[in-house]
Amino acid sequence: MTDQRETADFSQAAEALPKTYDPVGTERRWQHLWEKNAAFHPDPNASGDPFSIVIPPPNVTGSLHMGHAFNTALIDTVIRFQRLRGKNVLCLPGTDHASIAVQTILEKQIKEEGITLEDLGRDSFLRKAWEWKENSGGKIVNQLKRLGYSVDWARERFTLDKRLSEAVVEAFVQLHEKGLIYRGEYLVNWCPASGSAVSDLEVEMKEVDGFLWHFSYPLTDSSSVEDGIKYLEVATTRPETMLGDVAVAVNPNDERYQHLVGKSLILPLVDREIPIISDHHVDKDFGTGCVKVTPAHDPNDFEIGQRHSLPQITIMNKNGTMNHNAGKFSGLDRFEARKAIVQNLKDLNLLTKVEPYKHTVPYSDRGKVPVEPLLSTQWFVRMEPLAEKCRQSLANNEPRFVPERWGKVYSDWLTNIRDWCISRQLWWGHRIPAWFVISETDNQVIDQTPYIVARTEDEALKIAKEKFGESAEIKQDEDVLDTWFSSGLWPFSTLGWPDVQHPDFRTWYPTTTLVTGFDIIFFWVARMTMMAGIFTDRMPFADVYIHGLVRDEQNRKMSKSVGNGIDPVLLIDRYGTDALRFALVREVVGTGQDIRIDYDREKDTSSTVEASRNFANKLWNATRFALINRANFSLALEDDLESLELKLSDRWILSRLARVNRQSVKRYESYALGEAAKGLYEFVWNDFCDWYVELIKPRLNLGDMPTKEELLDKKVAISVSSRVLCELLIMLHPLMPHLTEELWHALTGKPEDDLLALQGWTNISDSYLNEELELSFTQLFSSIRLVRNLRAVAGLKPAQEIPVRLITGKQDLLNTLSRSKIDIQALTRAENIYVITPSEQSALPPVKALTAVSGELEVVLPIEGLVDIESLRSRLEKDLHKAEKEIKNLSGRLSNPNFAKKAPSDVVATCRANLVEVESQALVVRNRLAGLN
RNA sequence: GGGCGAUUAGCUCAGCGGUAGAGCGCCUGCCUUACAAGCAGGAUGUCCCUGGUUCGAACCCUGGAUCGCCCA
Repeated sequence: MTDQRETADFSQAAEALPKTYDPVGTERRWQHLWEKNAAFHPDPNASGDPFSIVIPPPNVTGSLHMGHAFNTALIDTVIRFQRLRGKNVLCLPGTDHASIAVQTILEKQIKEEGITLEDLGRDSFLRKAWEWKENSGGKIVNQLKRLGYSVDWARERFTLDKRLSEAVVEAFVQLHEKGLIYRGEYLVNWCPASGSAVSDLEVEMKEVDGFLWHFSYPLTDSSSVEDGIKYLEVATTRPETMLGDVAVAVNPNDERYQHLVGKSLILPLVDREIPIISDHHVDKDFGTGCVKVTPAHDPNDFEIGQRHSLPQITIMNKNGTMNHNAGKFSGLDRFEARKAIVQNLKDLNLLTKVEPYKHTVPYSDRGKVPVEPLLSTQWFVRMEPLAEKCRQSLANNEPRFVPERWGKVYSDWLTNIRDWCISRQLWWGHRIPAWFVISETDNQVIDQTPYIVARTEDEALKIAKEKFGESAEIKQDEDVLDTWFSSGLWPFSTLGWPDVQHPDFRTWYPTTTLVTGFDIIFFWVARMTMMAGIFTDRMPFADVYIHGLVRDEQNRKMSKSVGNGIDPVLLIDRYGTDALRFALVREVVGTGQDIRIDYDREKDTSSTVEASRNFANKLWNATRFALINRANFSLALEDDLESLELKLSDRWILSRLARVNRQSVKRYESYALGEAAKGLYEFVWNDFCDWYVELIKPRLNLGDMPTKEELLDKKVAISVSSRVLCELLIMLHPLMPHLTEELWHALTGKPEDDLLALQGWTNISDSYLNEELELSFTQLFSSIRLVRNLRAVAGLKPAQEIPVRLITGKQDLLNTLSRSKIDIQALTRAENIYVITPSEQSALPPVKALTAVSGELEVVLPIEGLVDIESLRSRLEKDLHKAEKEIKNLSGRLSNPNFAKKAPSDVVATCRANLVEVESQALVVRNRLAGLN
């Protein structure tokens, strides 16, 4: 079992190491070791600047989906980076209680058992709910652990925990004391499926194909109207609401109807006399310009009703059936009633027109049914004062949104804010801390019943007795609070609030960063900032890093109802956690765009994740290479690189390493995580594996009788490559925590409880940066590529060793190539390397040769026979064509007098130099082509 | 109706004023003692359209098209 393997053996057994990385055992093992060592359980009194993130608590009913995996990958990358940088990092996990979702699940179960909620009773229901939570609610937490999440599980919170519930009560009481919570009868979004009010945010507008029905309402007394009008025509998409109509409104500027304002109509089927009123809300160009007014069932009509003091007639029950005000339709479901009413009006010849009509219908997010605007008495939070505080903070860039543009979205919402309905007619949740003094209203709870908001029932009773006498009897409100009410307190309730002296709160509040998707900016981010503004007088986090959503292979949002989710666990099983994480992070760029995961549903494969798995394997093998070379080497390695005689290639890779280090730090710090990942990927694959490892191979593969110098140089190469790898593993650790932990232990031989996750950041010095050297190596590499290309074009066998002449008149290139002859020889399979000037070349006797030209370099392979003249010619013609195109381009620019005059001098100079270079290149190519004939 | 984003290689996406890039896929040749989950080489673009600014535009500005999202 991999799990039992001792890390120390790794190095001895290097040559027996598997050629491919197998993530499963490795990942499980390190997750276990992190947990065993309490690696991510910080001490508030520890040194280091505090850095804290609270994770967006997933819904307790949920199971892991790509959105969680993505969010987790980003958060964990940030916190692991900050931890390595020496910060005192707290990352706090948890789940929210998801009132409606849990209640829906349980109600279904209960129904299957053949009992009703009422039969069961509140207490038994809650016992069942907790039981469910204990048994099934932990699923997502265990799945999050598989992602290698470096959060402090010891501080895991649940919104219904005792302390968090106390915080909710405290918050409610304080808001009420400040006059920011009120109770009243308003039109709310009623979800008939869950039997509860929901907030505006929990309503999703969907465009549906419906109908627009036109009805005629007869005038009460048409004889009094001079033009003999007998009816007014109204149009509606919801015929059933006509039973609650209390007026018909026209626009005050609509000349067609002015003479009718003040007259009345007979509401068909109900025979109620309703007035014709004038209201500016009516659009006179829409339909007939007459609008039926149903204040109890439509938000706009509600406002019209308020302006004209109209009655509110509720015609529906809370389960979506028609009530006693619906007359003969009472008891019918709302959609049945619609059909019946249309039919009835048709029978009366009052249905004048039916036209197909696309319109938006509000749907309940959770219940998946149309919500019904319904008058009911609910608790509300007055949002404007809370929003005002947030707007002021935002003016000071608190919090700071990354990317910036999301700040505008947040700000717009705060500007057009509406009050928040926070009561839910459910049992699972935080019961509202309000007690009705039922003794005042005949032991009934009605709208007029006085109530007391208090922290406990005892306190409420005491107040009730003071106010209403010793015989006062109280009863707690049945309703619970919106889940988001408690989620809004999350950044501080989880840290101990209202105990502001709590060590966690003192150290880690306000938190540093919030990382979340743009889809919950209103739900969560804004609610948190508002609550924090009121209760802690500051914003709950300094930065908000907003990311996009993960979409499926067809660019669709993943959703349960569509069933197009991609299961991250499947991908983890197939490719490993690190590969999945790396793929997700690598896809994300600075702009908060959605990301797409390529996925084959037949085979459960993803080329996106596979590419990252291949990268993990590349890193595994690079390390394996280093270990194999170390395994049979007698000399001790050297940590102090400056005491060694470094070769140019050593200095080059160290310069590249220092550069990628700087770059990575900058990118990690600025949440450019995808770019950090890409930069490291390129360094590992291109700089380290493709070039450095190949460059040092000749220094490692010594003959049977190596000299002392050779041995010492081998020690240098091994020391440098080991060191580079170690530093790299630190830089990559935030992205691929398991693999890097495994390889780091293999390389360093540290005991398994000395964790990479808790090391300090790399101390590679910036003094290794050497831009000039990097440029010369870039030249070197292009030269090598040119030779390789020529070999390929000529069809030379890979193993065939041939002499190579490199000809250039450019002094710096000449120097670079001269001093790297051995490297070029090794990387181009050359027999001999001659680096010469053009004049030296012309002094040599002419030979039949393969040639290629690029920039200031000409490559000559002086071999006869075996040469494919035609492919060589086409290669040269291609070079010539390219050069001529470039000459045309460059000379065109230079011949424009304005270019020389207005463009920056260095741009002009580069342009001139390039022209000279390309022209000489073209000349060489032409000569070569002529020589072929 | 208001706002935001996207449009670049077959696919997924970088680049955001100075001669078009990556990964995947594709073609050719290689099991070269770290890696075939690999190595070497190669092909592939009216940078959505339209005007304009500029010596110079994929990039900045007008206008438009298409797709997507949010808010009403």
